[in-house]
Amino acid sequence: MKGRGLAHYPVSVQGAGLRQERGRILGRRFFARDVHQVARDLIGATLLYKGAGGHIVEVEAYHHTDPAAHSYGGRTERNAVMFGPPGHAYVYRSYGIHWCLNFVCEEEGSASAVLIRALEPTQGLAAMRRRRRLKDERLLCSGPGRLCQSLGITRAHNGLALDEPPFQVFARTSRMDIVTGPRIGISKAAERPWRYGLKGSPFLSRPFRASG
DNA sequence: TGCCCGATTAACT
DNA sequence: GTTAATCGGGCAA
Repeated sequence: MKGRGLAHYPVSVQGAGLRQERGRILGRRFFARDVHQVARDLIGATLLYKGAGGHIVEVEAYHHTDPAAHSYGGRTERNAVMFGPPGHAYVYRSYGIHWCLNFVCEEEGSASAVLIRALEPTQGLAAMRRRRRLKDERLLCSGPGRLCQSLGITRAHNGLALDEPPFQVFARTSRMDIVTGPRIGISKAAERPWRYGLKGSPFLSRPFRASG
């Protein structure tokens, strides 16, 4: 069955979530690696902003050699943070409405980043529900715009280091079952399977086709 | 300056 | 399945 959104996932999957897990703090060294490796390793990691957030279950990789990346056409005022050192937040306005959060990777000038697309909420649920005016936990952080709204992330956070307050990123503590597929909402280089997700998670922004 | 369009979402049919 | 909402970046003129 196809279905968009989350409704087709069995409710029982919720009990198989990642609650409780939280490893070491991830800093610049973690992000200063190949963007695809970082993307994979971020699945199951914990992202907190002022104590609210949860486990990362879906990301996408972007690289400056990639026509779909903001950095593809060279450095501009908007994407300047992408060209800076790894381990920093790149936040941009999407469709004139939403904010989207990226983690800068590789090395200075590489202009690669991982888009954070979905979290399994675990911390600060009440604050997130208040900001989203929503009760359904599944819809709290299931999308790049949604999670920024839940956490309260805006342009003001563009360029902030990820290993300093108000951000905290913790490593995962166990092996993850990772699936891949085409990235969402792009027209260029749409065939590249640079979207990574936690297999079977009910908190994905959209399901992955089959497995891969 | 003006115009087009997008790494989205929610509310529709 | 479709579309409106909404606005800043990037580029042409």
